[in-house]
Amino acid sequence: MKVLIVEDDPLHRSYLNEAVRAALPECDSVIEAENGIAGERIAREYKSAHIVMDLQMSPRNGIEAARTIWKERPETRILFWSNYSDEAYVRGVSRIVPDGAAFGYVLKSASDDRLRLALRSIFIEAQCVIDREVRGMQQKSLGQTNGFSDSEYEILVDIALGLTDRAIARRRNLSLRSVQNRLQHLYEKLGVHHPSMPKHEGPKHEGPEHDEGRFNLRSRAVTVAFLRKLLNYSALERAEAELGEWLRAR
Amino acid sequence: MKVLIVEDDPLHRSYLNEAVRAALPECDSVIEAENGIAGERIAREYKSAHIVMDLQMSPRNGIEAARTIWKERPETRILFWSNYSDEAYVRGVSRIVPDGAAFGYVLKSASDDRLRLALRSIFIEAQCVIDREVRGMQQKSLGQTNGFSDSEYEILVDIALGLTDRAIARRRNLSLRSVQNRLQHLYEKLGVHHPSMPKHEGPKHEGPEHDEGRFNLRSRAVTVAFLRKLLNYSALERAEAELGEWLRAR
DNA sequence: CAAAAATGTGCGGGATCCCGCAAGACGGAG
DNA sequence: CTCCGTCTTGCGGGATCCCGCACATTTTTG
Repeated sequence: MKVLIVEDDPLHRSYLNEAVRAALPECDSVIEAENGIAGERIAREYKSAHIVMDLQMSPRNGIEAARTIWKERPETRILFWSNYSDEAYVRGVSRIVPDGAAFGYVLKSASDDRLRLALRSIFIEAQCVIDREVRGMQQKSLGQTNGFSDSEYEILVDIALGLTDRAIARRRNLSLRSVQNRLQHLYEKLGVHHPSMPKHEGPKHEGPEHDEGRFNLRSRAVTVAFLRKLLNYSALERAEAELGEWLRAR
Repeated sequence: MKVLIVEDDPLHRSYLNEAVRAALPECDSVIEAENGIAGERIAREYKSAHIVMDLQMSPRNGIEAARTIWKERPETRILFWSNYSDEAYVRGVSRIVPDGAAFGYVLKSASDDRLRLALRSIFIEAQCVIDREVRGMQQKSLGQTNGFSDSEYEILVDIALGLTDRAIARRRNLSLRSVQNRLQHLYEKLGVHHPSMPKHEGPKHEGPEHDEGRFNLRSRAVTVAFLRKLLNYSALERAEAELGEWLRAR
């Protein structure tokens, strides 16, 4: 059994190396890569390797690297080992994991023991292991009760990229009004109206006029999403790249 | 001599602990704190301590912690030890360092040797040490030739927060038109016009009309600033807090 | 199956935004 | 002092955004 470690921080890398050797005595070689690019390359060479991967790296973050690796070999088992449980990360990961593939998501703050358990579960039992904190996010991110539906998340990304209503309509094959409709739902869910003035609650609105401390809803929504960790840097980076492709394809 | 280490990652914390003991044999006690809150409290108890501090922590990041610590004891020497050299971080630090205080900024990617040097320079010689990569940012961030002036940065933060033109005008004591003026300068500097279509260059404009792949400049500017690391999460967090104060004060 | 909720689309209008044109204020260079 | 660049402010208008009202279609729920 071979294990590939993809992690940019040397300290964390050597820690992982030790943890893997201790947890998996049947593992006969541990290889290391220090970013997504190198990770992809080495994964191609050592085809049979299991992978432990950090999410935030540069160049090429963990999600992108995982996507190309899984595209080439969907049965690869990947354990994501990350500092954060941002919704943006969780959503990003769960969007790219192939059907039936074994993967894991544990936080760096997890105990040595939990990491050991996860390593054995995934790489030996082929069983998915997802940290409790992360699982919480996943529930919210997929169930539409409390969290955000895919279409709402989609339009959030679009306005974050700075697209015009019209541009969004073209990109998503919708009418202009539908886009604006989705925007309104988004604004409501984010609670973007009046900063802290529930003067007259109810969504009556009765007249925008020259209200006092009003926000620019579009920009405000992006920032609120950011502060709530619905978006983060790497999610934006990916979205920007996809936008670039789409623009080139037109 | 006492040294306080404020760092949330246990691996990095123990690495720092060793590095400090090795570099400063005259140091007789090394204390650790795992976030900004605890850091502030311990800094109050061990008044004479020098500090090595991470920037991104939660709750209370390094910049906020440093600000309150310096407010109580401005001669404290602080070495910032960070993963990134984002303009947002550099600007944040250089805005709060008291006159004549000794501080340092080194990246976590620096060699053991450079870290050792920095520790001795700051804590023994009271000399400022700033990594080359970071220094580059600082030049750009303060000189107005290539980087962004304070007023431009200010308005960038304001639109990122989702403020209306009118709201910005009130907050910064400007006329509406001036705000829009600054916005235009910002848009130009960020190069936010047409994604990749220098169809008719020159700022003639001649008619926005229903141009093809047009952006919503306001939102686009925020995202571009984000991707260029002029803004980041902690900068937004701070700005949001300041906005809250301002709103309450009105 | 029918009621209810969610979603897509059109129309219209008031509020904002983006920005060209132009005049006044301030400060440094000649 | 005059000239010139930078910053500020006002005016005006076309484009865009935000959103209420209305209606059709789809999905969910009871």
